[in-house]
Amino acid sequence: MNYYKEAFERATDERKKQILESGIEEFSSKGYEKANINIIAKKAGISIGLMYKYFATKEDLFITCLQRGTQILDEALYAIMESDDRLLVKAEKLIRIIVTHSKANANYIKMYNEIAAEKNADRVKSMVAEIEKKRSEILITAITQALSKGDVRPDLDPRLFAFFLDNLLNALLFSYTCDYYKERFKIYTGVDVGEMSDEVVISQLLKFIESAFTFEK
Amino acid sequence: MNYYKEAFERATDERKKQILESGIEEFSSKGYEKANINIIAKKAGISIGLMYKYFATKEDLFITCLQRGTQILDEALYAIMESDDRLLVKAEKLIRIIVTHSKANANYIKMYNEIAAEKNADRVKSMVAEIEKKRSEILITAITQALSKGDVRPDLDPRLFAFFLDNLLNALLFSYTCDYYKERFKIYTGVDVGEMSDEVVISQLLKFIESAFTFEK
Amino acid sequence: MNYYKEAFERATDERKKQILESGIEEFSSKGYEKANINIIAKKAGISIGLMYKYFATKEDLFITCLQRGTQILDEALYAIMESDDRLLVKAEKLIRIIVTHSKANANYIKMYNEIAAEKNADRVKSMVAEIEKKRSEILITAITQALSKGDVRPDLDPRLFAFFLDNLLNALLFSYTCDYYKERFKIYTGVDVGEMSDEVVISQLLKFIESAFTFEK
Amino acid sequence: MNYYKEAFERATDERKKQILESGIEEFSSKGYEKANINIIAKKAGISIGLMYKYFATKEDLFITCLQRGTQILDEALYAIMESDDRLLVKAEKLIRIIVTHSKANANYIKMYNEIAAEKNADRVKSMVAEIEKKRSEILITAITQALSKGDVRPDLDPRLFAFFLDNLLNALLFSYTCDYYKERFKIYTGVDVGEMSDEVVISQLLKFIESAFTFEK
DNA sequence: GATGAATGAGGTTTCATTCAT
DNA sequence: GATGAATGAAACCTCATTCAT
Repeated sequence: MNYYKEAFERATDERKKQILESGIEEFSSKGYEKANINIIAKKAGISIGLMYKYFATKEDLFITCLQRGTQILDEALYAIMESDDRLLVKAEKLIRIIVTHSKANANYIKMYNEIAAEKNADRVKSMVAEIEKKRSEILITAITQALSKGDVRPDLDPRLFAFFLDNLLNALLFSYTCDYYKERFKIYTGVDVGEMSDEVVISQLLKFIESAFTFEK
Repeated sequence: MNYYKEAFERATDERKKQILESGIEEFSSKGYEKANINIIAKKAGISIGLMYKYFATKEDLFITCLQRGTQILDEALYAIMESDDRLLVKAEKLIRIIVTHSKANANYIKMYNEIAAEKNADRVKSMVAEIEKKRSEILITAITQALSKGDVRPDLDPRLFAFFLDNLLNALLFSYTCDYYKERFKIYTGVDVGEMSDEVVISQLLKFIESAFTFEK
Repeated sequence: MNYYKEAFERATDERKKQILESGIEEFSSKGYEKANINIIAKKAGISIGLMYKYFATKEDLFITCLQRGTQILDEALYAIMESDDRLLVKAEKLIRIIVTHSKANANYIKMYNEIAAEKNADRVKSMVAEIEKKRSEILITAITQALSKGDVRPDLDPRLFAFFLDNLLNALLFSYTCDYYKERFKIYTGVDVGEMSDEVVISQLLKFIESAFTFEK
Repeated sequence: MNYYKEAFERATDERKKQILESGIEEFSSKGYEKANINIIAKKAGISIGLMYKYFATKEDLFITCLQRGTQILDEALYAIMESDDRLLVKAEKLIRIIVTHSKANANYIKMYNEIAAEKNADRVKSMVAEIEKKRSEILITAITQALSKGDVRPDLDPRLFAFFLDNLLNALLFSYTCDYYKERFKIYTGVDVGEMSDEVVISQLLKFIESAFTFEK
């Protein structure tokens, strides 16, 4: 579903990009409430009047910015999940992508983190679907396939396990990008997330996950 | 550390409770930015001037509300962790507390979720310590003890595993209380979090975790 | 240096005038702290929002009002000082201008008096430069020239004498406009400043000054 | 005239001193409007309730603080003026006292400077009398005596000359104590008032004044 | 005499949105 | 399509003063 007006479709790609990137920059650095749509327009090089020809409200602009971010990650995930790898190999690739992506697209992750705190129930529904739908399908499918192949313990619920797995991945995303989670990482590990070796984090998380999916002790 | 003024200490318990509950109610339902101190004061039955005799800023009031919530959960966790149970028994108790607590103290969890999205780096530091310090100590200690007893796989990093574990517990907390996470739960599992049997969630999460902590497959 | 935003430059001259005059009126009658921006905006016939499009803060508006007043006096002084008159002739012209100006621009003088009591050290620095720079240059130059021509006693320090001279002129400015100084004038002379002949004041002050600048007794 | 209530008279000297010094400190550092009477009470070690038993309003407290400051300077001036010295000798002593006093009683001078910017006409009248009455009498008397002795030029108006003289002395007082005047001094002389030799200032000002009072060139 | 809790009006500043051009 | 001037409600915070104890 689209949250922009027709006029936005007719804008040049360059302009679309300018607007969304300015928006992502502003929303991710200040949060939704403190973000200023007038500033976004100025940074994007368009007038505020035109901004309202493109988006009906601040909220619509926000969601559209968010969608742009979602696509990037989803595309990277798709590529992995379509492979024939065993689940744990997929998992490792997944984790590596998360780490890479969170460093390259910190601003998008911050926006995502922002809406996770959204209070308006109506707004939430449409946004959740926007963001989680594809990722959940990818994960559930991967686990379900592994289940039918007998690659994982047979008594697991694929949907719940996908959910738990995504919880871990999400937390990792945030830990590399969002202030609060960064500090929290430091409290737990004793070091800055930037200074800890990625390989240690990856290997430990993989250990944590792999046991979860395999048979008996 | 305290974020209230001396005058607040001198207030009656009844009044303290009124103020903090009004605050938690307002902050958790609207989020920090949209919450209105004047409304909190009115709900608590005091004047706005007195509110500022008790708390220097909106932020201080917020943190104090948050602390009230933290205590409740921390106390419940302490009780468990001081027991002599094996780690996985502790884990089950932990999960059960999380489920119970998130239902009984939904508003506090929402506030906690709120600050996880905080953008102001300075504010974040003090709040992280406030919230995570005790919980992290509890978890790290428990895992370290299990490690020395040989109850868990010897190649795990206790701090990172504590971190991963807390990520799962946090996600569970939010899934029972915060709009966004509730919707997300539904997308993954197909059902409302309120309608799914707690026992299924608990047993599945326990499976997910227990494998992670135990020896070989 | 400018203390207004670009938008203010683009406003019509009529509007600029409206705003600055409303501001000068309000600031000079109530003082900086008690002056109310909302009232200034209303008197100027614009919304408060627009006011803040023109000036970032109350303080910036104040300084801009002040500058408007400074210019008027500075221009009048320039004209005199560029002449070839002897110092004492210049002095007489100066005094006459001060008397005329303080009656015609009483409100500006009141604002100037206002900031002379400013307590915020940072604010003070920028404002002093704003107001005193040109006038000090004019006076110091005039005295230095007279010194090199041998028109005044050779053992005077031109900068300090310029300073003393300006002190007298300032006090005169205030005595014609500011409540406190008006009353003080009355206490010293026994009559209202408005009722005393300008010529008496002028001739007496000239006597006071002229001796100061000339050779021996 | 007194601006305090009867209860204040009955207070111990120690307490009176505490209150007035706290007041002078607060008023002189923040200015009348921004000064906080609750803070003054706290600094003085009394309750705000008692403060209002002593003074009916913030304004009354201010005036009473001011009076305390006035006394100190007036007493010093009295001593000089009662001597039999020639006017110019008195003038030098006067200037020296001003310099000394402004360094020792900076806070009082700041308060005095504060009310010179007062906008409320009614308030002003009573305060002017409070402050200027004695000083003006001292100066006018001294000049009148000198006039009758033939020590000064016969065509000067003693009241206006006393007024001009006081203007110079006032400006000097402020230049040693008040931010705005300090900066202004620097603009004129090129150096900080604290770094310039007192003797230079004194000798130059004396030159400026002495000529003014003596016969022909 | 002494306390200090309590009040609440009032002022600066922000910003999403509109609309005439 | 494009502009950007203009609006004004709303929110945080301050502080002189009162009054019950």
